[in-house]
Amino acid sequence: MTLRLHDTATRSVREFVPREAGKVAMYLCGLTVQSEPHIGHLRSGVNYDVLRRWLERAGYRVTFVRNITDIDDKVLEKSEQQERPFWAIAYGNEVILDAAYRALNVLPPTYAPRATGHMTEMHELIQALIDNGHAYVAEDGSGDVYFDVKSYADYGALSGQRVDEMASSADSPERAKRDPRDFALWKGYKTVEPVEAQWASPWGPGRPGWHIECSAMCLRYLGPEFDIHGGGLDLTFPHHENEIAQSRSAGLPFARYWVHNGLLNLGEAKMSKSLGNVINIDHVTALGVRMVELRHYIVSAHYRSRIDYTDESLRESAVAYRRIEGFVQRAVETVGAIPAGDVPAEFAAALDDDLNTSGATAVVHETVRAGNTALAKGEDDTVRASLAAVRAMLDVLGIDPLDPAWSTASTGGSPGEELRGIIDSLVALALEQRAQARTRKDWSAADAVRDQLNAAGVNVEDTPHGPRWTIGTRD
RNA sequence: GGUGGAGUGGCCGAGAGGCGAGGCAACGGCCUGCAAAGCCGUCUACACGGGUUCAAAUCCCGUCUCCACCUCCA
Repeated sequence: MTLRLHDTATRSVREFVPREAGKVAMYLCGLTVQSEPHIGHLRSGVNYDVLRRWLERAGYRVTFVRNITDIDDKVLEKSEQQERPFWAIAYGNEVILDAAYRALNVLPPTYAPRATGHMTEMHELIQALIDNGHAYVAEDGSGDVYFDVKSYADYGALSGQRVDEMASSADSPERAKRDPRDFALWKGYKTVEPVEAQWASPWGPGRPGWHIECSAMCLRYLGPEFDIHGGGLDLTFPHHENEIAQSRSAGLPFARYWVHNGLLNLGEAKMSKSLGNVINIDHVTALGVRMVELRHYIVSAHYRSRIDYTDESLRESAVAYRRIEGFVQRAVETVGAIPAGDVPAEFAAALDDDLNTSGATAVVHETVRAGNTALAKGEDDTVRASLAAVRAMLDVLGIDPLDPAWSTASTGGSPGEELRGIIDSLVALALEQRAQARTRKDWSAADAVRDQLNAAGVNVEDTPHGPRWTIGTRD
């Protein structure tokens, strides 16, 4: 079976056929780095990371480009408020974003280009649009360049909008526009804006419009036509609609599949920087939820469905993950760290079906149960097979507890190796005393040791092979 | 007003004409000195009203509620 993906352009799930056999070129609209990311942004990053991992596992060589929008109205606004250059704001947030992606085990893209690094490419594209009659320089001397929406017959096809029925824009339509629906490709410099936020262009100094950067960077790094273009559902219109209009009008075939992830709501509305209803990584950490558990939460819902975030559902999801993690740990203690093997056919079928990570998670749990049963019966071969399968599945989802990505200090969780060794000897000492108490059936003494360890955050469990302990919650 | 989508058990969350997804919680059992973990079992749900069909959570018609987008948005 091969991968089937939902394509917004056709509003249907269709078989994924790459442009070039064995290779996939995909572009994801990253963030406007006006502030630090919230978990809705990170959901998007995780969703496409799973897609990328699945494609790579299927043997494709994936070129994955995820851009950074480092210049736009909001960034300039922040720049003025904070009295710092726009580029300092943008870069500062980019650093935080990168750290968040790393903490969530999102693999680095093949390349992460910034809008401001592609002025030449944008100028070329804009000039081509002016030359072929799809764009015009404003006649008011503002230096603005607009895309002529009516010159592109298919405008609105992606989002299902009909140009004539679109609500007229609320913000005052620039006088220079021929039509209020036309959008800016280039914004002439205005003296009220920060002086550093301008670049020379054939139409005078200024800065790029929001949409042209993506068309330019897609062309630069992925070519005239590429396979997958992704982004949040809220980018469908106008951003992606405009990208298509620009690129196609410039004679580029552009993206073959349009993938959009569902949004993450908080309360009754989508999480949004503008609305201020935002949950970030710090909030999650404060709940006592680790990054691997946050990723499990994201991945356990289908990428196109809406997630109504609550602290409670995140905590529940974390408990579910600990069950999986518990199996992996106990299995490793019994049979060693068996490397990832093949993924079960059911799991593959689920992911091939428009990346049904939720259905795939069910297969993980079923395999974990089989593994636990084998563990209890001492059937080591089955344990090995289960562990290899579970690790393979978790690797695709990016939540293998044995992945070194989770053991770095920044992600929280287990203490460093040295500390672990010290704790190990101390706990071993305590457990030895408990074992002696148990031998003479002095249950209250034995339980006192266990209770004291628990109070210190060390949970003790007895198994057929002796006691095992983990650092966890204090009951 | 236009466009797209959603409503599933106590909770989260897949599925999309017939064989109970899965998880969490709860309860009962097995195991255990007691726990914990694990395993087995119980809880048989699809917003509402009609219709089609041998069979509907799934298809059709209508109704209600909610969300997103309609030039800041992941």
